[in-house]
Amino acid sequence: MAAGLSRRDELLQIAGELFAKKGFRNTTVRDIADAAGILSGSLYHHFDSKETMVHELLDSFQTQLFLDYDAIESSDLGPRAKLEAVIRRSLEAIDRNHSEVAIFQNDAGYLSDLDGFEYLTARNRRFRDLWTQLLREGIAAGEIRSDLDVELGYRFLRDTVWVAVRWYRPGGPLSGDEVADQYLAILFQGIGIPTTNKES
Amino acid sequence: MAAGLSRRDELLQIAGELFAKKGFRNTTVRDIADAAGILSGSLYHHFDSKETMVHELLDSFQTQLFLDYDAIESSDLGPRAKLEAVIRRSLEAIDRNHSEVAIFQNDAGYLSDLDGFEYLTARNRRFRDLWTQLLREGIAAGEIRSDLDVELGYRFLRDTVWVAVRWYRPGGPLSGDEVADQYLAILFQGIGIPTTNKES
DNA sequence: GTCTATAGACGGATAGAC
DNA sequence: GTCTATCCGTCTATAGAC
Repeated sequence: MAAGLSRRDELLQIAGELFAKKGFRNTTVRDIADAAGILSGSLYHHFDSKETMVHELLDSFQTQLFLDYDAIESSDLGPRAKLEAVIRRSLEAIDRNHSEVAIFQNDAGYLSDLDGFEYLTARNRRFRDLWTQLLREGIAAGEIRSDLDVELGYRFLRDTVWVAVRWYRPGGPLSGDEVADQYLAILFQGIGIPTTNKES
Repeated sequence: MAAGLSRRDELLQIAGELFAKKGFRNTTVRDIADAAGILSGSLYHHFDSKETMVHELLDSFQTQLFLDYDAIESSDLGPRAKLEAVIRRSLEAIDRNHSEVAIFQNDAGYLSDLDGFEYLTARNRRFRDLWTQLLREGIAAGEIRSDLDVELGYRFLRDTVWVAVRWYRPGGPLSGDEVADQYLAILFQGIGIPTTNKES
């Protein structure tokens, strides 16, 4: 399909799409093999197990994502601008790594209980710390409404951003940037202190 | 556990909690039987199949929910008040029917492909029509920002409301009403035309 | 209403030929 | 790198005793 992909990467991508669409448990190794045009036993020449496949998908995706989060966090932007950047990068992930985000959204609960997937829980905590910290800084800086419950606001933000993976389709009518603009408009005119009162 | 429940209803409740927690596919009939203190074969004295169990849970819940939606729709409230009432009723469902909402959120994609579950898709459409209609009426009445993209706003609303089932726990620190107040504050101060400019 | 016992299908994974 | 062939565990569901 895409050029320059090793057979292994190609199989990973096929598996990722199936995991994302049908769920990890509900995707059989025979499904993956069928989609790749080979037999199920042949998959084990490339991967140790079905779990290895989903691990590689999630880990490489998350590693890159958190590198970018870290860069934003340590930048010299203000709290609200950082929050906006983090949200934009997250929505971008839905565009660029649709399968991985969908798998994480749908199956993280199941996967994080498995041996070898403890990092999912750890990264979840780090994610939470980053976002709540930015909210608190934004409130302290007067850029975010002081009556916002940080815990609830965090969950609201997190969920509204990531749940978009359920309907957003890369290459669909809306570009990732358009969605980000609209989302941020809805979100910040909700939680940001209004600066202008644009009325039709 | 609860009083006045028939054995059948008791088993349904146990199954619902497991489906909600672990997912439908990932919950075995043995899991359900274990939790109920009986053997798996005995379940089939009460139910035809595992699918029957999840069907009964979802159908009876949704029937009641849509009766209430219909009552709100045909009331004499204004569009924004109707939207607010529909959102409150939905958040209330997360409180009162936590298992059913969680099952629907997590497994509707899989279940709606099964024979006998076509009504899930039909109700989804009805739900969408109701919410987008209220948004459009709200815009026409000047109660909701006219630059809101109705389709995107609908998905935003829908997802932010229902996804709360992932973290909200009945009997937890926040009451359903408190969550609803905060959600509506965040939401409407985002998508509603600001009436006052309360600044700290 | 529950248990014993088991049928029958499907799941992940393996060994070795090609 | 893929195929053939197959093991073995788990799953839903059934039949009939108690």
